[in-house]
Amino acid sequence: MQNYIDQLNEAQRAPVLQKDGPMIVIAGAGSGKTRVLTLRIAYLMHQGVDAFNILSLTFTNKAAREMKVRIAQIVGNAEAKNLWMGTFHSVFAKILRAEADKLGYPSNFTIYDSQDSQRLIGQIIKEMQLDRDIYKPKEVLGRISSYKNSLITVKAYYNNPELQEADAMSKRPRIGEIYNNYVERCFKSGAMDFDDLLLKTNELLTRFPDVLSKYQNRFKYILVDEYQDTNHSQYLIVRALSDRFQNICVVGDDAQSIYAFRGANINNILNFQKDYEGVQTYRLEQNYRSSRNIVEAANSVIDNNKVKLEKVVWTANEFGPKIKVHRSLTDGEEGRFVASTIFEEKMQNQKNNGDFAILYRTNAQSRAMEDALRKKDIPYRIYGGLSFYQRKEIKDVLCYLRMVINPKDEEALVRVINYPARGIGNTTMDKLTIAANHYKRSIFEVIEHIDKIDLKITAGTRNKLSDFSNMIKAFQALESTMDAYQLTEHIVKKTGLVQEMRKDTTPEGITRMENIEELLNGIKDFIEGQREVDGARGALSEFMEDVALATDLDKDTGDDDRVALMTIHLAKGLEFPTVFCVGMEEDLFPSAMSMNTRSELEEERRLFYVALTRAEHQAYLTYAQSRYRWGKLVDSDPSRFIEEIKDEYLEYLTPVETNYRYKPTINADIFGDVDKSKLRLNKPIAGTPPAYVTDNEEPKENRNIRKLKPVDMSTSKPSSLTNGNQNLEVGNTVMHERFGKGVIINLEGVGADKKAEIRFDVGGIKKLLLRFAKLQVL
DNA sequence: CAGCAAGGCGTTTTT
DNA sequence: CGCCTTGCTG
Repeated sequence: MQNYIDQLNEAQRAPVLQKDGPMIVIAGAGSGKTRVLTLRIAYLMHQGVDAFNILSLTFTNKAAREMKVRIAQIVGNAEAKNLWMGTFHSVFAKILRAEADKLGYPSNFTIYDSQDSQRLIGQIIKEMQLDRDIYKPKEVLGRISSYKNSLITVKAYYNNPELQEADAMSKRPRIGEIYNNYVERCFKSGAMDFDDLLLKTNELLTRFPDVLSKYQNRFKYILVDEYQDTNHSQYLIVRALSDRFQNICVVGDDAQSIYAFRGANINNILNFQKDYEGVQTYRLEQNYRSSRNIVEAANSVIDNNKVKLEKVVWTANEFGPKIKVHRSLTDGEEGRFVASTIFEEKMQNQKNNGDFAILYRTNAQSRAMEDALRKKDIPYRIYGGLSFYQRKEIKDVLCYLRMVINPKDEEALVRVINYPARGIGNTTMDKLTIAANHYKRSIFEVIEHIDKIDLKITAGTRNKLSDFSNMIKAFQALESTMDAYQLTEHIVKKTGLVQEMRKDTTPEGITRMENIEELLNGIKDFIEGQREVDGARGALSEFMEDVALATDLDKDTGDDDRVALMTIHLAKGLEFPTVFCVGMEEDLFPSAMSMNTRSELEEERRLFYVALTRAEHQAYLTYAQSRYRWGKLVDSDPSRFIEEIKDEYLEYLTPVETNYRYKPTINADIFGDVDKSKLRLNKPIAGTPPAYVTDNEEPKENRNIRKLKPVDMSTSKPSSLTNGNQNLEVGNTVMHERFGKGVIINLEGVGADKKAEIRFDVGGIKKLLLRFAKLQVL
């Protein structure tokens, strides 16, 4: 254990060694935060904390799995596997299954994905005979989702005239009704959507104090990664669970906050120290991942944001090559440039495919890249977009499986009841839906009792319906004896899905068959993995639990060596030797949808920061002068983000354009939208996270924060030896821009490593590297 | 009710 | 351009 701890730098070590109490770790890109989290957990266990008492919330399940493996290497597998680790959604889905009866849900409730939710909302809109152009299912779902993430239930919605007014103003006064219907339909289907997993957890913890108490006692130590991306609902869960022991460690980086669009609330990280007593703040600022050129270029980008925490990310790594900028005529040519660059790099520098990542703003951009890579025979893998589990043929199979687990699942039923065709058409379905709504039952229950209900359905159709329900019941009967693989194979054959698909001999049809095979193989793998878990028998329910919240990123592809293609959002937390950031064009990146307000634009910029800091060694920025969008060639201008990087960090592979249509008149001040609530500054107490700084807003109690100048990296490089602090002496009274007044009680180290130990009037003793600490001798 | 053809609309980003 | 919905015909 000690060995591992010795390998950490000082900043990393402190949060690992602080066993108890609330703490926040502000971790710059590439500063080794995963290592800190991993070792912190290992060290807790080493000190005798039971793995069952540790809850660690990560951003992806894959990250959780990888951390678990590393922890297992340190403390042993038997212990590590008892850790509670995973995404918010997967951890609390598990807890909700255990406690489902309290909320009136079956423990085998279905988790609706966005497709399911959206289809259901569309259906409700149709039933209510609303105009689909005004009530767009996608937008309505977005609205409902944001309500849920803010814990606004249907009841709360109706108690809030402002919300209703806002919806009425946007010409959608009946959102509340849709919301109500949607919630009811989900409930009677025994289904929760993604947001429910958090909302219902909150409900559970609020309504049942004994349950809250049980989980508070279970999770004596809580760790949250990517805290800057938590929404209100998640925040409240963490808050409630940690309230008893207050052993809460959150890790985050405001500069990488890129999920405001789905409700992430920057105030969570900002106000952290208000929520707990005696919060310790740690910051990791040394970047181990990227070359210095990349780190400094990224800093120069993020400097353009007005709303940010003051933080200096630096690196001791070598300077590395400059960022290469490439312009091409079309997106097709852009793809060819990327592909041939990868090809040459591989040839000349013995690189692997896996050393490259192609990152883009929107999923639609992957196509041009794919085409080019395919032509050059470069293996690649696309992450995200239409995920494997969302493909039509896969989802069809999964929906049959869902029917077996939970026949009340309306979305699954609608999808499979007439596929393959069984003569149960729209008219019948409409009648069934009306009846189901009327009796407040699921469609499956209506079918089961079809003879007792007076519906104008012919005898022939009734037979078809009961054949269907008998078939599902037969599958259910097999669930207890067959494992997930056997059962799925059985279902795929018995339902006629395979026969149906064999008819299609086009290349696409064959691919679909292969996908089904892949699904079956995946289930087999899963079962084999499950066999190692206590009490697991590879049952279908176990597989379905896993699959509902799986993402492409979670799916292990083994060790095959491929170029990675994904959106920048998905790339968060990952790193690659060479990164291509493609489509660097105005209206694409930054997105045309995100240029209306400053906060949106700044989020785009943080996204670009994330993209750049994925690169270890070499980054490419490419853009096209025109690009196919909606089947049409559309002209575009280079992204403003390219200009925002200082020229010294860039190398232009193509002559710089002179005739910009876009003029960089981003007069940011015309954006008057900066949300003041997000700018609320905290009292400048030592040990608290630094306040957000904005130019146009200056809370009085924090005048001193305003004085902070954006840090100029060209003068504060780690190699530069001094900034005049070298002649300090023990006993000097100094002023620190963030921690306030203090007395130097010790000095150690020489030159660039010289540190001062300072006792601050507020906040205690800190050790500061002099070349960074801007101290003023009083 | 099934299957096919035509038309319309859409792209942020995700658990 | 490609997906999804709609409408028409057998």
